[in-house]
Amino acid sequence: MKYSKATNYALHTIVYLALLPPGKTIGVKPLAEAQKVSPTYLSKVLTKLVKSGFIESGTGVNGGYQLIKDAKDITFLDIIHAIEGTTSLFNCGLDHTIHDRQNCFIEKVMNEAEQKMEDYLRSQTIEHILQKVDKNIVNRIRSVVN
Amino acid sequence: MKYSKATNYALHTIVYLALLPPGKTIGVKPLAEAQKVSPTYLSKVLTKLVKSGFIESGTGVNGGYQLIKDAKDITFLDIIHAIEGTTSLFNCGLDHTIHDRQNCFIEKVMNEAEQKMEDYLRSQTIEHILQKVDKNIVNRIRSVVN
DNA sequence: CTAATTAAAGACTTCGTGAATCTATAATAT
DNA sequence: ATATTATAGATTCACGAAGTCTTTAATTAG
Ligand code: SF4
Ligand code: SF4
Repeated sequence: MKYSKATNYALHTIVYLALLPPGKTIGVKPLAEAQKVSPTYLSKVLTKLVKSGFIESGTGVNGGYQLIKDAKDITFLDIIHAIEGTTSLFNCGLDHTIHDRQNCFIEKVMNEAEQKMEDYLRSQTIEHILQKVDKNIVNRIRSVVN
Repeated sequence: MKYSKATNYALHTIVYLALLPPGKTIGVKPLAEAQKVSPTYLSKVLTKLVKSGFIESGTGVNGGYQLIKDAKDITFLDIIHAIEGTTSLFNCGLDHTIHDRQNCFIEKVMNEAEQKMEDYLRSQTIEHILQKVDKNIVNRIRSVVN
């Protein structure tokens, strides 16, 4: 029971992109280097973010990635869902001819718990985060990005 | 990103045991049958619950399992932790010589979110659940158990 | 037009872990 | 002594995460 590494890469990359000067793009190579992951693999992750509409990609010279959604409109939950999918953490794979699933008590608790987590992840946007981040970390990231 | 089936088995078994007449034990076979899982595998799961102090096991004739903690003192989180462990869902496996982990913004959000889920799971006890459960489901379970 | 650049896509490999089985071994009651 | 029951160990199987390699497609610079 763990978040995948892909989610980690996605979150970090979004932060990197959010710190780019508006309009500027960045290729997968520096992003991969900064996170110590192979470019081809990171590219697969980023493609999911493209398909989900958070970032845009361009081919050829001066191609690369850039944010196309405002940082204040991107929540942690958005990114996680884009990578991990949206199926719930708990599901009794059991045969439901046995009894009525409607008033299932276990499932209800487990799903409600997951909702609590999702509510919080939905409340935290990337912008919200950028405001908190230490200035010297920002500079360090910017130095990677430029 | 899913809870393991073992967690499912553990939760259901605890409910079964909670509906047993006090002092009475039940073997792994009927429990496994009710959940359509192999006895040997379920036994491995239950051993974890024994080691965690929720249930007790006895060998030989009239052996089997029984609850030794009051249902009101067993939370969902307890059971989940006993099976899944207690490591957090998110951890950047990254090299932390790069920057200060103390003011890490991503980790902070992810862990806080997990806390929200755990808070709820900690608030829900087995007893709390037994009160809500439909009477005919109780009877059905009792028929399995007896 | 051509060559260089860059992302996307597909096939494939590797690795770890969940899930499960089988086979002992130990403990206990009758 | 024998039947019963849980525990432990070794082992197998399947699946998905993680990553590599190669090809294709799109775009820009010259
Ligand atoms: S009680 Fe809930 S989780 Fe269990 S089998 Fe029924 S529907 Fe599924
Ligand atoms: S920003 Fe946080 S999650 Fe990312 S590498 Fe630093 S400590 Fe780890």
